[in-house]
Amino acid sequence: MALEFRISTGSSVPMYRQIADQVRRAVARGKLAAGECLPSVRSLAEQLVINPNTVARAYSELAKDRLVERQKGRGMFVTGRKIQKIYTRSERLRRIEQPLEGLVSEAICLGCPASEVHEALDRKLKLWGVVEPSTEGKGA
Amino acid sequence: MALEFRISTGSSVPMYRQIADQVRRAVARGKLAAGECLPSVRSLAEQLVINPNTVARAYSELAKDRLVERQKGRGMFVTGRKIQKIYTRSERLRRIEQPLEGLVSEAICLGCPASEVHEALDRKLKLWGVVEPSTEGKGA
Amino acid sequence: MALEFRISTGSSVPMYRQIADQVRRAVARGKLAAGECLPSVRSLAEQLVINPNTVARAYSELAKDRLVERQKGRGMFVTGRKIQKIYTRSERLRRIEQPLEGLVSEAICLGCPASEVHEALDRKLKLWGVVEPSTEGKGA
Amino acid sequence: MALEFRISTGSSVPMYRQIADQVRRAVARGKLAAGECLPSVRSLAEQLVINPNTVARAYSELAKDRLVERQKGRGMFVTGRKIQKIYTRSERLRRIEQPLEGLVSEAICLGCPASEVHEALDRKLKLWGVVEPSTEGKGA
DNA sequence: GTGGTCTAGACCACG
DNA sequence: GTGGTCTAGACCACC
Repeated sequence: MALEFRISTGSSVPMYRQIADQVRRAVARGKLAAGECLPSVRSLAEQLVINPNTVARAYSELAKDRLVERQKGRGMFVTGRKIQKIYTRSERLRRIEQPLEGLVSEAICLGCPASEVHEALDRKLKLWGVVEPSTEGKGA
Repeated sequence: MALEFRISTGSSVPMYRQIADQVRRAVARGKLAAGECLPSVRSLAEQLVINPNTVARAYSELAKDRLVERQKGRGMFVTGRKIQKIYTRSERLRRIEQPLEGLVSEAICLGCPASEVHEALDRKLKLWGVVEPSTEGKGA
Repeated sequence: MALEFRISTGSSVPMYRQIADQVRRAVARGKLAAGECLPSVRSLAEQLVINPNTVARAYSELAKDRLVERQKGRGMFVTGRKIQKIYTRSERLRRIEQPLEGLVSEAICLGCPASEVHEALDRKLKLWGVVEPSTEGKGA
Repeated sequence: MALEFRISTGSSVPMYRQIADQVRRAVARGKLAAGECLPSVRSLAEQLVINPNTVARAYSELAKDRLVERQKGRGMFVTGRKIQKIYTRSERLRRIEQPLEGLVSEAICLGCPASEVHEALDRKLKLWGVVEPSTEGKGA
């Protein structure tokens, strides 16, 4: 089965980007193979109870990145392109730095104990199905 | 020497928030002690070459969070309270939600294993001197 | 009929706060139910013949207090939460401090006996449907 | 002994007004009789650790109201004027209405239980030395 | 001198 | 269409 989309309307990251990101991740992790197709704009919009324009915008972004190709009258299909290069550990850490800082900064300001932040992080990671070390980070 | 403010006008995070965050961090790290005062709205605006209103907005946010107190006609002063116990736990969790989501989203895109994120978080928290760095949250 | 906003430009309480307070009361009294939306920033500004920024500021305050949620591109919607358990008890007390002082100051000037103030407070609280009107606080 | 002044620098009501109000109350309640003198600007400023200008301003306000008279080189003296007229109960209630509404509005927004507000009110009244019914409200 | 409020008008991202 | 951000410049109260 294709994908399980999850969007949070309250988030600061726009919905169209949440959708696009989820497709990117799925592709990067091999959950969505080359040649597979995305759900139609209309059906996904219906499923997520959002405006079809929003889904369309997400798809456009993916198409612009050549991650997906529009086949007239048939839908959007995952291209073979491997867009997600593999990062070294130090590179990953470097890239995580900024959002991490943002999180910690907020946590400090709120007076969160460290355990609270870790637990919240844990829940979030699990929610997204992040598993443990070795099997990960190599593009599945 | 008071503080060295830096703002990047191109960032997606608004300037008023950049300013506020820098103060928050300075306080958290003890660079700005209780009783010290912030630069005046006008002077900081001049220094950063931005509109005084923008600085004022940043300061209002800090005052709202009780991190700083306005003394009429004298300026804004850092309050004594170390860590504000202003919000309930559930509210704190609600408020970390967004930056957390940003972090996790990035981490997933990069293929970080859960432990890596937790460790990075831990280092950061310790760096900022957050209570209870402990051994928690590593078991994803 | 949505709401009837009234603001007095001459008052010492700023307009943005007058607006925010009216929404708060409307919500508290159930005149504005969960899920309902506020008038748009621009339309309310037009209706009140004030600057949209002023309305926006009022709305931001409400959003900050989680009384209302912004749905991008759609407007501000009243959240479900009845009474926000956002603040800790000590923070709540700190926040009533100022209006309390104003009330007591006035009461003293007028020579109100303590019981009179308590009774008036009680009536008001009951009027707004605040929990636990009970028999409390009368023994000055 | 003259008076015990209490000012809170964090309050929204300006310090000069807090001082003036306290004199007004003292006169109204007979704690300060005609002919008695106020502490000197300098000494009161010192005692309260505030700017002498602030005390001077408070005194000016009182002088403007003819509650007190400046005697060159000697100080400020309470005049015989009875400035505090006696209010009927309904009049008192009417005048208390607005600040009361402000308090309740804030309390509601914060989710304070009624008891919390009553208790806070009680503490405040006691702090100001408000005693019970009958002996009050008649200008002592 | 300080910060607070408001206005006018502009630009941007999102849906 | 929605709200968010920023700028420019004004006025006010307070110290």
